[in-house]
Amino acid sequence: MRLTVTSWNINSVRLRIDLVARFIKAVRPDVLCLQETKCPDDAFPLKRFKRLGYEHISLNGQKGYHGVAVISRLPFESFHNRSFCGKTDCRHTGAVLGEKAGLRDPVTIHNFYVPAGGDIPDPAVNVKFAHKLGFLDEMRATADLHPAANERSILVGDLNVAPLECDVWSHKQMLGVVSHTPIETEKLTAIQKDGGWVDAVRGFVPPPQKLYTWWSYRAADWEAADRGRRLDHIWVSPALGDRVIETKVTRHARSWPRPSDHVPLTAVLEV
DNA sequence: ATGGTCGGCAACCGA
Repeated sequence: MRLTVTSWNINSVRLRIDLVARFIKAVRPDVLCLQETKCPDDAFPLKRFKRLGYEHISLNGQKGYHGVAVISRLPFESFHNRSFCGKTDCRHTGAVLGEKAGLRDPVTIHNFYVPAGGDIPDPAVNVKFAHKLGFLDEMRATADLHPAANERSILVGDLNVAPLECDVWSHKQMLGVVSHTPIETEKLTAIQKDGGWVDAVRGFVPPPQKLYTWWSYRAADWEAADRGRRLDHIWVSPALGDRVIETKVTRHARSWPRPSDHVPLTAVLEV
């Protein structure tokens, strides 16, 4: 069975619900993982998603900030939210697809929104950066994120780190900029290595090819400058490592009216 | 070298 999974930092699901619908109609992912929904669960546009054919939704939202959702055409076996760093921030939700979705062997999906980390890359003077580093450390220590050899898991989200030199427009100029500092990239790589996670996207766009999923709102012309970063990721567990058929960055979504600063990232798997 | 823009929500905070 083909499983299409998309990750997209939508930067307000209510403001951009029409863009979400446009993307869904074009790509028809089985599972859509959103970050920065900025929407309490009781205000989430459930009806709109149901009308679009997505009846199974795992929510972890709050007023004003953060917020994540796993939105699915296929029914879940289970779903759960996790908190990190002892905070109430809504930065993770996960779901399991299994027999109800027509899968003989289950697939677990984790959707993350890692803290951006503020402007100054020094945990001693910037509590937001300290929080980001602590969050990455806690991800590394989380047992669920160390899938066993036969376990089929997908980890997606806005991880707010561009780990490779070719994940930023200028490695040299970005080394001191939050999202590409050595301490962040080391911690993200440690999560990946310890869990055995395979970077699904880089399997199809190998280094040193540049690849971005985010462009700042502050550029006068994002496309002309093309000073992007690859902050969004899709990782698969070793058992799914050779099951990724294709990946896609919907780059033109950055030019849609009133866009998010992130674009959708999609992987198609044979499960 | 600096400032540049968004969204939520009604002050600025977080990105």
